[in-house]
Amino acid sequence: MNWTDERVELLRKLWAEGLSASQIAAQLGGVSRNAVIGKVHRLKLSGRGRTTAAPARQKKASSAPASRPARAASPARATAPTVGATALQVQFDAEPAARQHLRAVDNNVVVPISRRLDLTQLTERTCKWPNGDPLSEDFHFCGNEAGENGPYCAYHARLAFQPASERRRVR
DNA sequence: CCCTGATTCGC
DNA sequence: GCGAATCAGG
Repeated sequence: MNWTDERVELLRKLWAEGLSASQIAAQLGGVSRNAVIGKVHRLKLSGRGRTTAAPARQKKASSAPASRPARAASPARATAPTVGATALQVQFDAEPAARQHLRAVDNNVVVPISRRLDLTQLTERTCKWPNGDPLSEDFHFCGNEAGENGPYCAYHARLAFQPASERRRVR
């Protein structure tokens, strides 16, 4: 996954709105929170406008790290990063602007604001993640743009393939 | 342990 | 430039 202009633009917007790096990573899809943080720094966005400057982390000793194992040196444990887990957690202290894009459900789970399409409006390129009680009038599908390879938008694809055991426990 | 952003440095 | 590993902290 590369940083297209669209993805960078979305990153800038969500970061400015106060979403955490892991939440942004989940929305973008295909990147880790580390990738988001790294990109944020390269774009020089890290300040997030806040006045109180960060404590300015100490520089690591420039000589031998020695203890850090080479990344590719341990193929035995190839666990994928659990990006997106935190997106399940509501950030009640989030900036108000952030809530424009996240809708709380059951006071605990957040989902991106969807297009709320009904069955007849779905196409091959709309997210088919269902929301709400299927028997209720409010039932709808997410309807956001789905990835070119799957039935869900990046956000819901993350949820769909996240093992239930790894989802954050909801109170 | 859950999470947050910050930094380094091999690639 | 990218991002995993790591660090420092809440």
